[in-house]
Amino acid sequence: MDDDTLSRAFAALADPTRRDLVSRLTLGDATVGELAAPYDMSLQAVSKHLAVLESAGLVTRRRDAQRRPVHLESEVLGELTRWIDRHHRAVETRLSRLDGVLHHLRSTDPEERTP
Amino acid sequence: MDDDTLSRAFAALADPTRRDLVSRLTLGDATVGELAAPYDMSLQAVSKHLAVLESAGLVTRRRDAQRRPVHLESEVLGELTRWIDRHHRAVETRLSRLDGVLHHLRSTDPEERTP
DNA sequence: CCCCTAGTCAACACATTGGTTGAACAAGGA
DNA sequence: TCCTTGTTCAACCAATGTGTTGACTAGGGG
Repeated sequence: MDDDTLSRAFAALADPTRRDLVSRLTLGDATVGELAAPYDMSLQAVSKHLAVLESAGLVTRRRDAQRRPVHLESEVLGELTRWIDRHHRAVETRLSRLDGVLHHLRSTDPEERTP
Repeated sequence: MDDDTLSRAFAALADPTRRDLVSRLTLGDATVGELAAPYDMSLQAVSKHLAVLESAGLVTRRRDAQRRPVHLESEVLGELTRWIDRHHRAVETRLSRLDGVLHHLRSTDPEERTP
């Protein structure tokens, strides 16, 4: 996946309101008005947040008469998980290898350690 | 985990340079100078990026004489994965349930469908 | 047709971010 | 002790992000 999408997606999730919107959308599609209702914030502000999520590829919008139902796309979420998990595993496996080496050093007798 | 740490961590990873630093650090600890070398950017700028990663809890810094070796902490990476994965799974399972319902509607005979 | 609802667009204010440079500091080496 | 190395601190700048309000557009429903 390209760098830009990754950056946009992480940036999108860096905002608590937007993470909240994502949480809400896991329950199903919703209109802008429905999504905005719980917040002490103008509908325009929420609309902007949705635009950010959309440009990150995290949501898409249909048209239904005047309404614009918002839909959560899980694909990008998967790509984020993969990026993080790859790095998480990389450091974990390196550490466990290091652990193995240390354990080996401890368990072998001193003669072997300084050849 | 608290909202703030989550926000900081996502924001930290929203920058390509910082993601690059994280990648580099999966290979092992490194000093600020070593980390800065590959970039066409002042050492101070890289130092700032590291400060951002540190305040997000993604890295820690030791002191070794004048050097400040940077160490990648995998814990927060794990928390990020968990947040995303939870939502990813939430939407996936909802969709598969919906799929199940649709499949059921298709496979049962028309009388059952409109009781 | 007029109006009500749902939402976007535009312009603005303000804070934060990501970079710069120059100075300061911390600690070993000659 | 002074010099060099490695790093941070401080001030500044341009660009971006998050919110506001007011005006506009789209599409039913009386």
